[in-house]
Amino acid sequence: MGRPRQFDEGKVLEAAAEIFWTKGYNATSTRDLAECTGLTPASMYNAFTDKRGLFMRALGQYLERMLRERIVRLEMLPSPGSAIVGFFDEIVDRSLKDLQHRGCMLVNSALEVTPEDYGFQLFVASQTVTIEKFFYGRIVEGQRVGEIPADQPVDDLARMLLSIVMGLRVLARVRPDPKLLNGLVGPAMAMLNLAWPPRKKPRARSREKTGAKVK
Amino acid sequence: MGRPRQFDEGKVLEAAAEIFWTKGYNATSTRDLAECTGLTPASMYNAFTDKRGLFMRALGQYLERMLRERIVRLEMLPSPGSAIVGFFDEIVDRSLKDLQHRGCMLVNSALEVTPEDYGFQLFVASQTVTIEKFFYGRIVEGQRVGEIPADQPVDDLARMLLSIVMGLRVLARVRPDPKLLNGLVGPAMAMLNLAWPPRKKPRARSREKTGAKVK
DNA sequence: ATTGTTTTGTAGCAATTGATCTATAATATG
DNA sequence: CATATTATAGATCAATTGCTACAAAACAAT
Repeated sequence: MGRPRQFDEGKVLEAAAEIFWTKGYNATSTRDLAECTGLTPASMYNAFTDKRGLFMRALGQYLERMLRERIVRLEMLPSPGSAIVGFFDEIVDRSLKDLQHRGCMLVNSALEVTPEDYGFQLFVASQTVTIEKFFYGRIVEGQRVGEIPADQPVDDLARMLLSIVMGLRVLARVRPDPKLLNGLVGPAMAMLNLAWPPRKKPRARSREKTGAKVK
Repeated sequence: MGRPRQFDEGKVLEAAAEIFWTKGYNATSTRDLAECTGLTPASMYNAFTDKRGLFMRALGQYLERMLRERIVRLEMLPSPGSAIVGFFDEIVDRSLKDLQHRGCMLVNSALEVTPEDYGFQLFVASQTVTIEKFFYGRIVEGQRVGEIPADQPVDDLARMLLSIVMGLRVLARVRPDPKLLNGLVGPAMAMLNLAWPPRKKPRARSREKTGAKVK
């Protein structure tokens, strides 16, 4: 019953996420959103209540497609260590490939949206827990198969990796340098007895891991 | 010559930094600034050119008083390891004591201000280098006196610590939990062979380990 | 006192903001 | 077909935005 929607919700949310990601929440106007999604203000507010509602939905889809997908895919790898290494490798890779240096939409949003918005803070927090649990699970499994040493509390270890990921995303915005981003992951992987960096594309000259300082 | 200023620039910048820190750059209006600083719009624009100018000056003073002061103070400690441990300890402590969970003004700003503002990005980047250099110097010194093992590249190690600090400040905003923040630092300190946490649940004991004043 | 220079106070501009209005169009169901 | 229901389109609202014009005020130098 009623007139059917003329727009693809997935496409709309993708376009909205794109501009929110690029400009930030506050700096994105409803007219920006109307333009990039192709929606009229009426349709926008009818479908998503308000600007914040559209933002939440857009961020949700972004996380589902970017973060959740990655975790599910990596958890299927036979080697738990490869999952952890792969996670960092993909993040570094994506951070460097984004010429606009937008970092991570989740991290960006976490710091911009007002601390008074408790519901949103809770949502962001739960997403970081998702990442933390991924690390936790892979470390436990890695220790079980003898791939990862068990000389540190697993919960703290997982949280340290989480913190490194968040910090990496921040640094990716202001200092998008391959040596920096790849380098900082090294010691953490060494702690887990995992090889870093992973084998790169044959095109690029691979950098052998040495103890010598470069430059 | 000319009419003298009726306001204390330091106080004004402090008040401005406070509200920028709390609400973020975009969400802070010039009227908010006029109210909390006590300045009239005319005085504000006469003294700081525009909103961005005031923000930069306010952030600059914040960093000088918060970050720079801390680094100088900690570098005077006889033990390089204590300097590193103290740095993390103070950040965790401050993050937990801030009931508004505002995190770090530098990190917050880094992610909110538009990536097109190259000058600002450069400024933020240089500040992160300051932190990185602090870690680098303390690690080198710690290795020299045998306090810190030398099994990892120092530059990568310093950068990993930097990343952990940045991540910690992000997490402090959305998950201000003592167990989380203190815990994630543990493995990193263990890697440097440094004791963590520095103080064991100071129940009724007064903080007297150092003579430094904690504001 | 006069002049020159800078700061301060008030009012308000032009533009933009998030959001809503009314009217119309497109569907399902009876 | 008639009716109920929902979506779309375009205009526009009231409020807020960053910022400025203008004149009065407070000093130093002459």
